[in-house]
Amino acid sequence: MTDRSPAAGKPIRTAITDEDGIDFAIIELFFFAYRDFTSDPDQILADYGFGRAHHRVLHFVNRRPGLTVAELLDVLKITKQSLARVLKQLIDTDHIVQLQGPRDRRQRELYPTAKGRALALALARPQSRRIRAALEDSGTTERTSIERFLEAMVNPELRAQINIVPAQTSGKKNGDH
Amino acid sequence: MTDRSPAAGKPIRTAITDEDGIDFAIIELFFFAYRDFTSDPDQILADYGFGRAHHRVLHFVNRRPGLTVAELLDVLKITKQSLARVLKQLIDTDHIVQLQGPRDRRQRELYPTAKGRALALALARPQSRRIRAALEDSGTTERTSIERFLEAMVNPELRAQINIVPAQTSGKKNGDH
DNA sequence: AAATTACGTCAACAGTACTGACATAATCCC
DNA sequence: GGGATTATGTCAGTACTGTTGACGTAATTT
Repeated sequence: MTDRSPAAGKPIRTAITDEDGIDFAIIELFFFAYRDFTSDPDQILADYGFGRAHHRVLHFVNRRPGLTVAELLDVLKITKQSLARVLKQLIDTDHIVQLQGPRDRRQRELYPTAKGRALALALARPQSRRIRAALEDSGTTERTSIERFLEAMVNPELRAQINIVPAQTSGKKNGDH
Repeated sequence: MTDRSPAAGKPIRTAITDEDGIDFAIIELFFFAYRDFTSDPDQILADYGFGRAHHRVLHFVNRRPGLTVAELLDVLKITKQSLARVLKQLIDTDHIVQLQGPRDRRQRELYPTAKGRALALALARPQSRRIRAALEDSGTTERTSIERFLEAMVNPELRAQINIVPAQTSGKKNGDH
């Protein structure tokens, strides 16, 4: 293991360059930024025996109260089996409650409890703090410029999901199918 | 399961707001953006039986040829046991070679092979394309503004690692394929 | 010579994802 | 009415990536 095996290719000693127009700088920054961004809530989650999956579920249930299981799966892009464990734990710990769908009784509308709302806020707080600091530190005058860039990074087909949220409109349940 | 259990908290029907100054919009966008950003190479990796961990190792070995195992662990912030499996596979498949450290023969300097270099480029290509498109779509005139924001999102202690890379990208804006 | 360092490896386990299969209740449609 | 479909739940097995802890070896340091 110390040396190369007989048939191994020769080592390339030069660093990869941007010769091909590959934006390694931003690729790398995105990795570091996201890693640290998610590390903030990870600390808190550990105290609850939760993981990132719990955070994501909690986030979207708080953002779109009353969404159904199917809608949640569509937003998270995971399978129902994968969601099941995590959602069950959040329900068992009284962070989320399910209500039978009013129109379609097969559906389960998901709502946060006060406890779930509080945790979602606690998890988002350090992330928001980091974002605010980053905007200041980077001298970003227009917050929306970052927003626009991030949104443009999302697959076009999925951008619709993002805009579902009633930005400032609190108290009003919105377009559920 | 249909209804709330007896002691469950009451459902909150209002969407979480930005009232507390929490920047949910960017938090959410960051999640979607990173998810789609990583989904690009995931397709290619699947063909090799590799995962994201392989990609990250490959990326940094190409970016910093000759880095030691310890340095790689420090950049990735994972344990050596976690790195071992992934690194071994990349070495066995002749994407990476190890050379004994010249000064300290205990060390293993990691280098990409031509094969490893090619794969790293192939993985980065769609990501770079996405970034370039996002910069254009969002009307970002100054590429560096995004760079600065992302860098500011990284923990201060870790920013040093980012700037290790010799060749800088400053002048290059696009010209991608 | 002893201690430390760099790396490798074995074992066990956790969290999150996947596929496939099957069950139940509710709704839809002929 | 009755069959098909839909929404959800659940069981079983598997993969990938991460963890901790322990131990071994070679090389370097003290």
